[in-house]
Amino acid sequence: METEIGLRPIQHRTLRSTVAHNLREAIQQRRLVPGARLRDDELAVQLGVSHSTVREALHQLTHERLVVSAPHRGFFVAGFTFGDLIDLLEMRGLLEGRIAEATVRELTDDDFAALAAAAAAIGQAAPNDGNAFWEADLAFHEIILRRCTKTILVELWSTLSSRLTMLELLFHDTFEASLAESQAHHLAYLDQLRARDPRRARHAAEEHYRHPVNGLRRFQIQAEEVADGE
Amino acid sequence: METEIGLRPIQHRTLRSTVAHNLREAIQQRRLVPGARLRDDELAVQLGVSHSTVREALHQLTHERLVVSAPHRGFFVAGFTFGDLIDLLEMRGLLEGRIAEATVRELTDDDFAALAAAAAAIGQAAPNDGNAFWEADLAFHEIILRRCTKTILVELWSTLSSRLTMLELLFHDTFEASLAESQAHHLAYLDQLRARDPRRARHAAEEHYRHPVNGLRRFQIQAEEVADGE
DNA sequence: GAGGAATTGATTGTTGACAATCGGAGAATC
DNA sequence: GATTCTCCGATTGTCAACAATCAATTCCTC
Repeated sequence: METEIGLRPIQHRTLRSTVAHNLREAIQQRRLVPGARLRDDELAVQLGVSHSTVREALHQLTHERLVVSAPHRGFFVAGFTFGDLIDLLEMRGLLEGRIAEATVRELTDDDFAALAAAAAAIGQAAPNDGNAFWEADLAFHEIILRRCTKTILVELWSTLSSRLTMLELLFHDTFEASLAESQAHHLAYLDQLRARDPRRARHAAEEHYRHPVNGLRRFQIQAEEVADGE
Repeated sequence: METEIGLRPIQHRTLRSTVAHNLREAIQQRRLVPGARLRDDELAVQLGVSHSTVREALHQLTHERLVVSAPHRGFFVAGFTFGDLIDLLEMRGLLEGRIAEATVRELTDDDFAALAAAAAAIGQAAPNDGNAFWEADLAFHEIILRRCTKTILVELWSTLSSRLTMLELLFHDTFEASLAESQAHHLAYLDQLRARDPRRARHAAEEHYRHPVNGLRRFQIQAEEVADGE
């Protein structure tokens, strides 16, 4: 096998996907706020493409739930809630439990080394750098995913993750502080995986998600109390 | 409230969705077999629409995983496996467990009556009529879904269900016989829901899926033994 | 002023033509 | 015979113009 060079596949081969990428980025960076109107012809002239192309990109983003379309009234940036973030994270935990159960036995020694390295990287990433932090988190989990042969579950996990990443970055600053323990949780998870026991693996995966989910729930309650108090 | 008339919303307002619907149906009825090539211009003349429209429909079906596209080689009907069906069903069980947990308390007396009626309808539907059977099954579960305020989970459930329905119909004849107990399982599930206890509801929902999942697993093993024996 | 019908303007879908891109067949070379 | 190069046809993406549809405003009637 060739040595791994850090080359990534070229990302945007079509105009449509480039437009979609630009819009995604704008939403992530809050340059486009939830509820904002997205006029296709306006975007078309701004980006220098036809309105059909913009429209197809908007349709794609609608599939990804980043954009909602009100028929004959226009496209709008979707509204995101903290509750969605929690539900998504919780679901990914359930799903990953099943994946871990079906996959632990297939993990190689190399995989465990990679997992340890990834956990270290999570500790390294500063909690206030959202991109680096969540990228490291993704890298950890994807090592397990790579060994899973249940394509349906893997697909599902990826779908959830892309939406999750968006929400994590959007709300990042509200729970940044609670990320300090993240490395420890990943290490504990990894320790359990080492037993290569499906049941334990499943339980450990679910447990690994329980902490952040509960943490987010506390933030949510606080936020609601603040909102009610005003 | 108005009495329920069986009117369904008009389904295909756009040409694209009509084309997609036709193709879906053809796949479901095995008129288009897995691996079959889908030429856009050929379909375009057959259906009397432009190739762009066909192409958009194919893109949509690609999102739904019914079709795969090999860039610059064409579109093909996706390959479906029995294992996918099992994974999908199992995941929907996990998801529905969480939904039931979050929703039992909101179920009204009317809902319970509707659930009982839906369970009866499942008993009524002949196991050899796939469409009727699975439609009745969907109707039962959707009563619970309607009360769920966690939009993310509901969306996810619907996505899973549409793929699931396709696979169920595709493989229906292989496990038709095992559907006789279905009504009993639904009734047991319903009985547990009546307690309006979140934990019990979650457990009951997961249990409700365990039987068919295990049943399918047995079929899968048999099928593999047959395949190995040849 | 309230309620309803007609108008209006914008949104959306559809199309055929054109351009860019890629896979595979065959030629050329080693 | 195997490998690389070149070209061709098919696939694919993009676009601008046109047509259909619908929400919202205006106008009319009572």
